[in-house]
Amino acid sequence: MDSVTLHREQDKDADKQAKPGRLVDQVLVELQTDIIRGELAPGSKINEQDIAQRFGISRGPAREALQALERQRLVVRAPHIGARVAHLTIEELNELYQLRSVLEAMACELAAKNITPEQLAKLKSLIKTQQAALASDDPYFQQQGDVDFHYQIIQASGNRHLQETLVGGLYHLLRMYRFQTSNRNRPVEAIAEHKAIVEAIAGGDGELAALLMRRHIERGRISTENKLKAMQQAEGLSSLNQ
Amino acid sequence: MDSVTLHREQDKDADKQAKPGRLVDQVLVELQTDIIRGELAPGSKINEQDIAQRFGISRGPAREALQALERQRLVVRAPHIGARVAHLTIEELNELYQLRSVLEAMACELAAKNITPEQLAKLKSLIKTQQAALASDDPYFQQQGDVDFHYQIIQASGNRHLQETLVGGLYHLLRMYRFQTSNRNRPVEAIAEHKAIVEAIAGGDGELAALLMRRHIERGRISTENKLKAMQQAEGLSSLNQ
DNA sequence: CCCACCAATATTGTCAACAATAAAAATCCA
DNA sequence: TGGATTTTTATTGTTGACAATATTGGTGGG
Repeated sequence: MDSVTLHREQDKDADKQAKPGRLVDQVLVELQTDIIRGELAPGSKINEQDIAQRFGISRGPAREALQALERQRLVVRAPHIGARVAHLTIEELNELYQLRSVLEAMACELAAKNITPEQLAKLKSLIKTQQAALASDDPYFQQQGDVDFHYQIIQASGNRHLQETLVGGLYHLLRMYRFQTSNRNRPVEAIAEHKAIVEAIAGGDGELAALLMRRHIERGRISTENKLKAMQQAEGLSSLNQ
Repeated sequence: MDSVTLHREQDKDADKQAKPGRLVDQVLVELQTDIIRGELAPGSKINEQDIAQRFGISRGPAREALQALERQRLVVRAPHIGARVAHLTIEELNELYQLRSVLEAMACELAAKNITPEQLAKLKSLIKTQQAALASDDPYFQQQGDVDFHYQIIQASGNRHLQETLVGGLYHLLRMYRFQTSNRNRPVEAIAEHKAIVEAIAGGDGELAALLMRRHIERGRISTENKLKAMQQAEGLSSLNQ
């Protein structure tokens, strides 16, 4: 009990911003980041008690965070057994991208109809930011820009169920694949493709935007698949040596 | 999730009987049914303590059940405020069916490639069952058959993310709309359309199956939309009289 | 009468302890 | 020794109590 109070007092001062919200929300983002970056390794067990101790909270909110992570496909839970970080497999990558391609193509078609001038301006400025960020050569920063690009189009679709399905259900797992494969995502080409997609949306040509998005995503899938294959091959070899 | 849990009939007399598994699983199916059938009215507040008392359990599992219902879009939750049964609106109906159409069309294309002989046989027998059930004139029984039909095609797609998105995320809300609009779903025509879809899948023509599915779903949407409009109009009139 | 403010109530959020179950370790027997 | 069985331990599932917050109802001033 004292540790909780102490932890909160610390939060107010420096460590993290004062968060008036629920503990589960504060814990969730940190666990998300840890899983996506692989600091919690794929397949590794996540203990409710450990999470609780790490954050100085009780098992209640920790358990709820794990349930939220399950919803986001980042962990797999089984009754009486517990939670494990999701495995990254080539089969699942392909299934995930197959679904993502269909959904984001849909988002493009809707965005071409429904996008607001503000959203369009934001998309265009995002492209400019990405072009400038190319010089930074920071893969995480670049990936963030890519994620934002797709996120903005999803928002512009105006379909709340589509938004919730993609952002709430698939996108975190997607980020996990891309981060852990160290996927630079062909930065130069990707930005050019982004630009073409935005232009199609701006011109109201949803069919073209959807086509370009499908191709864009397929190229990303191939790139990620190759990286993952190489990683898993290396992993297999190293495990033979033990 | 499998077809049994999707539409299991609750045993009304099993309050104190043998309870396998976790409390949240037992509570969840009953709450699902109550919400889908409107016994918990759309927009009504759901109190954690009330749920706990009703099922003779503590607030912990009751709370987890509400979180699961939120994932299924059947309730909307807000921090420190609580859970309410989802509202049925025409706008959301359209967004939901728009997404569903895209996803089930995708399921058809995949099913045409990946369906197993056993799954195909099950689909065909389902059609025969539905034709026989037409005589029964029981709308709930007929709807179950329709749900099963779509469920089987989703399973036959072989894409686990697609399955989870549709069955775990959208399908319960879909059932809610269809049940509460008392939608008979044009039984005679619907079964004919089902048959055509199965034949296209059996023939390996995913493109045709997807096209037929989109049309089938669009017809269902129109039917449901009309019913919902009539209901909301009646509701508006009656509320004027109070 | 209405609006702002404050007190009382109800509900959600959090916690620590206990129970039930699965995993791990130890034991026994062939 | 090896495999099955029992015991032990660790982890999840569940509970009731307490804390924090939102809602409701009341009160006073304009």
